[in-house]
Amino acid sequence: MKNEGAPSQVGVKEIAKRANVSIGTVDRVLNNRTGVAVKTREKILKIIKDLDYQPNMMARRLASKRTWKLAVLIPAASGETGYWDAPLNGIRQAAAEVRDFGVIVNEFLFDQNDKSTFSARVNQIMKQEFHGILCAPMFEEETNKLVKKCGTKNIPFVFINSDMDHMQRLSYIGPDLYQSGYLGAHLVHYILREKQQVLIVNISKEMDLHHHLLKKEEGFRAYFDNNGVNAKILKTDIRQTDYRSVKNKLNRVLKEHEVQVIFVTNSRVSTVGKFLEETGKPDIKLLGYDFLPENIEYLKKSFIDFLICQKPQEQGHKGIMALYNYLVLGKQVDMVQHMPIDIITKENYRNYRN
Amino acid sequence: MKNEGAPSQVGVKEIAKRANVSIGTVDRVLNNRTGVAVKTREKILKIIKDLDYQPNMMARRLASKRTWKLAVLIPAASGETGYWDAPLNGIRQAAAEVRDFGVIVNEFLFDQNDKSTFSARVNQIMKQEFHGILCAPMFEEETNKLVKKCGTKNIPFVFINSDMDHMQRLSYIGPDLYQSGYLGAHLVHYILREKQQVLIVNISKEMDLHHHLLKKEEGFRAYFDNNGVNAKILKTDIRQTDYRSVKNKLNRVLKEHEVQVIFVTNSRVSTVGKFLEETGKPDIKLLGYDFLPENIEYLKKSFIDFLICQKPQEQGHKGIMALYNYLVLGKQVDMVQHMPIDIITKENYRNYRN
DNA sequence: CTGAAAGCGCTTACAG
DNA sequence: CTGAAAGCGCTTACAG
Repeated sequence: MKNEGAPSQVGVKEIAKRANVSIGTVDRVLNNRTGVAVKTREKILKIIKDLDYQPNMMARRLASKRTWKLAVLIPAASGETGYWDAPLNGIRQAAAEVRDFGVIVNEFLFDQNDKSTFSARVNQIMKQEFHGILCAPMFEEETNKLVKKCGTKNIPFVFINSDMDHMQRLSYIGPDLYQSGYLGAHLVHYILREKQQVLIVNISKEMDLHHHLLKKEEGFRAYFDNNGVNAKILKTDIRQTDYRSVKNKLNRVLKEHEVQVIFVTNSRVSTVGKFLEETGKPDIKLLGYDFLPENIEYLKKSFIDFLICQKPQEQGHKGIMALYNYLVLGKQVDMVQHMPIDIITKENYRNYRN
Repeated sequence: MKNEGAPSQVGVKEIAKRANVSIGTVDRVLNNRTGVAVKTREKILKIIKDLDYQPNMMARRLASKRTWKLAVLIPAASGETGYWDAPLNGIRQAAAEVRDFGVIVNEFLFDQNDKSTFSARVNQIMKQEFHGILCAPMFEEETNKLVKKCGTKNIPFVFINSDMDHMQRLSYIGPDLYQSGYLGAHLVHYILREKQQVLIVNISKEMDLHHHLLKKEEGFRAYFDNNGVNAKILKTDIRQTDYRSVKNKLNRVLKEHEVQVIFVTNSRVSTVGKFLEETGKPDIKLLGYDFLPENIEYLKKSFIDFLICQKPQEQGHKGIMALYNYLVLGKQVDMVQHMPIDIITKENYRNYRN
């Protein structure tokens, strides 16, 4: 029976004593530096294991001036959508938490409507020496280039927000898109009455982002299929994201079809909320994504019924922590970390934490 | 323009130099110990402020053997309900995180069906010297005694899970009961069809816990009132928590009334789920509280539709951190910290984190 | 390949 | 009321 739970009582001193060497040598094997005789190394390794030695992180940090540089490559929040403010906040918070442990975080923000800015940032990053990279892989080809360079330099990288699982990332941290669509469909199912119809709305001009939305739609439809829901699913794609375009398109669709529930596959749901408000259709139920100020507005006014949200801020936070755990603490990191799928309503948005 | 964000470059040495004293004296005013001339103290204080000095916590901890003892006073998880496992887990996790900073956490668990065990634990706690107390104030009178003793000894205490806001706690961390009932009613409202009835079920033998449930019920009814929902609300109190009693009572009620939705005001909802399963009533929708294994079972089988949950584990975690922040870091702490109100369904329980 | 010394930024006795 | 020294558990040069 060991004195379990208690902080490890032994330090390098004790190890050195038992191994009959100086603490300098112990330090060498602890940080597996070169220049230790194999025999000595093994002896020390055994003692470390027997003693279940845990290094004192504070002492280590105090003594060492070693530094870990991380690069962050995510879209800049734009006037169009403030979504990326949240991950950036999480990143900065995590950066503050690990700063005292020698982690330095550099931000490289790109324009998500312009691939070339992504490439440019990649080039900037590659000019410097980073120990790890946190990336939102928005563009497949360009991301591929980054990944290859990381491969040759042996730099670990973490994806957030969306995944490319064929690339050898250290970890993916983000939403489970399919499942969130599946959940959305279940909510719609509760609302839907006999013979009523639901309308799926995709609002996006970016083809690259599109598979994001399709994954959600897929999950949505799967729910209906798997549960034998025989309500009809209508669908419309809107490629212009401005209010006028959305309004025109919806007006046309709703003239032709009787629709009682609308499911918007991304954060543009507030545009539809505005439409329902202006055209006086409070009875149409509306579901969409993301905890954005404009969405919350319409949630408050009851034009949006449910928002599905996957903690974007925490995604950023966990992204940095994954690299920290891996690089600094030498811990293993989960390959996939799906975020919780949160359901936000008028009643609980005030307590929500991104 | 200061070198913002960067770790403070100055330490006690620099302060000492500028004040023309030794670092010992600087240390004395830093930790406001006695034995420093007023003039000296003021001079040093000014320099500290001018330099925006931030102490290096790691060095501080490494050098100091100072220790902070916290007492935790919560119910033991019982065979009857495992609810309190979650807060305890959170407490232990937080304890592990702050252990290196000299925080020692002692657990005092009582039987929530037996006030005398609560009193006994209070006496044990008061025999020792604790710097802070984390408490689930289940019994008003007994809690009052604890609070008084803390007052005279000037020991800060934090409440979790339920509040007594007239007592001078450092913080309350827990659910917003009223609001969660209100949210439950909104969910029910989506489900409810014309002329259907909802049944509120309180299952509890403890009178002391009862006001907990009533708060939720109050919120539930308030939603119906405020939104002019004219569905009828039935209600039944069940004072025996075993399955037979619940079954008999429900059988009686459902014989007399047509009910389409049942709202259980606490974690006993699985008992009702079992009832629905055994009596073959899958069409009755069921809502209740808490992420417990037995509840998740019935959620999976679709006999429970929604679980409302308020992160019990995080409550414990935050409770310890509140005391740590206050005592060790000297930070201010929010008087009330309401937890998010999470909605759990068959689709998102897998990703849920307590 | 190994050891001894200095130092990280603090706190803790001890001496005066 | 104040200072000088030792030490917390490590890492970092430097010397051999």
